[in-house]
Amino acid sequence: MNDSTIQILKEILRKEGLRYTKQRQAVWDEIQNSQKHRDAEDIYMSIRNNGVNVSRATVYRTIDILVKNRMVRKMDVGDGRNRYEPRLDDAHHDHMICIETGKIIEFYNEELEDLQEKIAEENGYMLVRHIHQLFVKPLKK
Amino acid sequence: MNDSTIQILKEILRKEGLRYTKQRQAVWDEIQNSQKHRDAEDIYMSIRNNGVNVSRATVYRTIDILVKNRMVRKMDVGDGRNRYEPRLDDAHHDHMICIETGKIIEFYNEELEDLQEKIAEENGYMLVRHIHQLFVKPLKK
DNA sequence: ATCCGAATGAGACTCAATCTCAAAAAGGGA
DNA sequence: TCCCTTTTTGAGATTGAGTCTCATTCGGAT
Repeated sequence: MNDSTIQILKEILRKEGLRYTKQRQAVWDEIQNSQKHRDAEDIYMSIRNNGVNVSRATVYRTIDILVKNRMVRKMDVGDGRNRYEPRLDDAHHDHMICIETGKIIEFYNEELEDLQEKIAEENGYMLVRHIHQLFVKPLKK
Repeated sequence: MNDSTIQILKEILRKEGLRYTKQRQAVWDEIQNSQKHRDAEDIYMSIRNNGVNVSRATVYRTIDILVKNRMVRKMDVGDGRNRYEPRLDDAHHDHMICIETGKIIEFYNEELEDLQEKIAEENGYMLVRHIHQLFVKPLKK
């Protein structure tokens, strides 16, 4: 909600030839201010509870803009509901999901990143993006 | 449709306390006999075209049994429709999806597998399964 | 302040997947 | 083989995330 992120959003909308609206700001604020991995319904409800009128359609439309402009990361955790998280000044990372507690742990491993690029290249392709989730359970003590 | 895969299916159903039916056999035959990465609707239509009466509900229900018993691998390619492939006597592999042609390439890399286990363990977890897809595009010549 | 194209919202729609429940089929026992 | 009980099936209804529609509202350039 601070000035600099408002400016970032305005900048992106201008670059895309889109207008600045309170709904778009509200969606970005909501995602940006919470570090959790949230689904669209949750984001939608929070904004409404904060007193800003917004529709589901607008939430989805705005998320698409933010994802396209790399301000938000969309993650498919395999349960049919995508999760979103801010990626402003945020290094890339993948996720580990505990199948017992549902906890989501972020991780980043340089070697893993390099290896993926190498594999794509060995097959005559260039890596554009990837989906990588580890489903895990706690180690027995 | 050969005898040995019929026996394998019967064995699994018995182990699960389930009955052997021609619909279950048909679903397994359909997935087992085609190496492609197919969606449920496609499998459903093929079975019907082969003259076996089956419902979508039964196709999905049977796929769940086969997935649970590691005869079929379910893969989420990110377009909202899961794909299925046989995994009988089939080593584990991941997928690379060309974003220009839609082609799905299978790959397996030992180093990658080891690395994932290592990452899970470093975080106090045991790797149960993983989702890993590389979205790629052809290298410019 | 005006104006016009872009954005919004309510709710209809899509579509993969799941659920319902009456009817059909499996398979063990006699 | 014929029962009989229990499981399985199928047609269609339902769910739920996400998308679309289009009349109304709003942003912002002039």
